[in-house]
Amino acid sequence: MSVKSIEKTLSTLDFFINNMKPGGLALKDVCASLGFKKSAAHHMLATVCQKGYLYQDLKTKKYLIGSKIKKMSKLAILDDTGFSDFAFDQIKKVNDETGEAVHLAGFEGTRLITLTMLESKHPVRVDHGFLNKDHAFHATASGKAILAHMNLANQEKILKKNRVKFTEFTITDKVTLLKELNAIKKNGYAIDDEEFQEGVYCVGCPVFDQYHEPVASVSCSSPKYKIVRDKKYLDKIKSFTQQAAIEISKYYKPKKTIKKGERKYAA
Amino acid sequence: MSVKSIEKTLSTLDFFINNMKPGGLALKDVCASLGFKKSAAHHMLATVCQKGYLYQDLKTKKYLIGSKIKKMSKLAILDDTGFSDFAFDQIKKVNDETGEAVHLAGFEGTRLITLTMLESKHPVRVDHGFLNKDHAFHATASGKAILAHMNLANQEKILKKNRVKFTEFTITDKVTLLKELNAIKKNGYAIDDEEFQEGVYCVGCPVFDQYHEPVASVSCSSPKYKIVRDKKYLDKIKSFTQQAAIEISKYYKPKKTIKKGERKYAA
DNA sequence: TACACAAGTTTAGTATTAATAAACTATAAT
DNA sequence: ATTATAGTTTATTAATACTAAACTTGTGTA
Repeated sequence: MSVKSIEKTLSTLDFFINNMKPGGLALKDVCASLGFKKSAAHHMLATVCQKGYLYQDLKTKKYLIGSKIKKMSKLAILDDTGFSDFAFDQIKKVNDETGEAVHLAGFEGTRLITLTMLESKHPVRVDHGFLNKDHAFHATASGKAILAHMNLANQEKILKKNRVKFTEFTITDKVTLLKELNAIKKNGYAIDDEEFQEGVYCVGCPVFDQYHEPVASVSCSSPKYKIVRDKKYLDKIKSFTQQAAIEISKYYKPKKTIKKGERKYAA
Repeated sequence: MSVKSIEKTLSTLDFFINNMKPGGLALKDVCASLGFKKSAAHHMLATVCQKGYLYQDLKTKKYLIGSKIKKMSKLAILDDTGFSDFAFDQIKKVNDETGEAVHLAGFEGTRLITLTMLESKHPVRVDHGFLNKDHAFHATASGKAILAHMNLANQEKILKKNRVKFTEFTITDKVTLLKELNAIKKNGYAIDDEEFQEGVYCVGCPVFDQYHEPVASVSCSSPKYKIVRDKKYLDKIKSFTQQAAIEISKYYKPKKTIKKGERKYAA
């Protein structure tokens, strides 16, 4: 079950983060965009302002992003992923050798998150749209590479959430997916053959922590036609991607210190 | 009026930001600290997780700060204050000359926010506790310096909120405060004579934008005994503080571009 | 291996509360 | 000066968030 007023509030914060305009956003704009009644929206925004997450300009009455949100960013919550610059260097290497887009993806609960990415030699770190786009576990090489190495309980948790059909090739049937995951676990790498975007082919390899539990994945995307045209191209991509994942696994040290005994559960 | 479920939710986010532990926070800890019933807290946290602001570790069940919050910080919402490094240099100058703590404070709606501060020659920029501590407008030199130059309507808005009595010297009577503000407007600087903290004496001077509207203030704090002991010490602090505020005013350029005509209202 | 305890999750019912609509106020445009 | 537009406040009602209790899961101990 979910709490609706909270959903609305956090959707509103999302809206502010993504659509902020120079002088702020007016009540009516928020209502128009999110479909709220002005009265309800006013009550909500008043509360959010009271908590300092937004604030209202005294003159224009427009709403702006408050110091509370800015403060969040300044606290040491940013790099708790355990991935050092070393991971970036490895990603870079794959990018340099293949020239293709390379991603390092991690997960938060049942969410697949892009931590770092490089696009056709133009480095772009996190900041952009890809981060937190709730990437599909079931339809991406990165997702499947991680998923394959999780225990059944967690696979179940992730797969019971909507398995959206993105293209005609997206695998949505659970049984088929589980078979696929088994194959991936054996092979050591995952393939996304136009399952997320038409014309895009990806290879993904899992990154493990010191307990050999999956914590992330490296993936490399290429236009499908290149793969079809040149059989060796896939091998090249695969080998660089795999190598990077292995290297990153060696150097991965979780930032979140884990109490003794808390690691009894096996993957 | 305020929406209670939102208040609780945002208080919970505050709690996470301020009390995050390696490995995350357990449901029971949140309940214990904030006085929630575990069932209600669970519903709330589930919703917050669903929106990506927090996430739950699949194994430990503990709640962690989600990518949504991390993402916020990466967007260009950080330095929208219009205060450049130049402002910092000016603050630094006051700090160098006096050796005392110096603050640059701005405001968001009816909230007084510390933007930058320097403490006894140890530079500390924003990050720390002072930011967003909802500093009192009525009991600080920084607050009064800004307040004095606002129009009556806005003064009213700010003063109708609780005028908390921090020390025996805090002015809580509205009429007395308004008189004080008038005097400050004439003098060009504000004094906080142990009104916020016992033994602490502050001088605050307003920073204006190009329309001569107050946008911030520079303040310098000193132990009261130094002021009492040496009459000239106050003059020194006052002159450096005032000078800094004047300089910053000259260079202040609002980052929020304002549409033509939106500046019709006069202060 | 089984048991007990603790923590988290789910459910159904109730009481509170958040959304509504309409009246009001303030501000800007004509 | 008048109208229109945006924001705010209020009282009412319909919805929803909280409660309590049962259930599930996992961890540590015997």
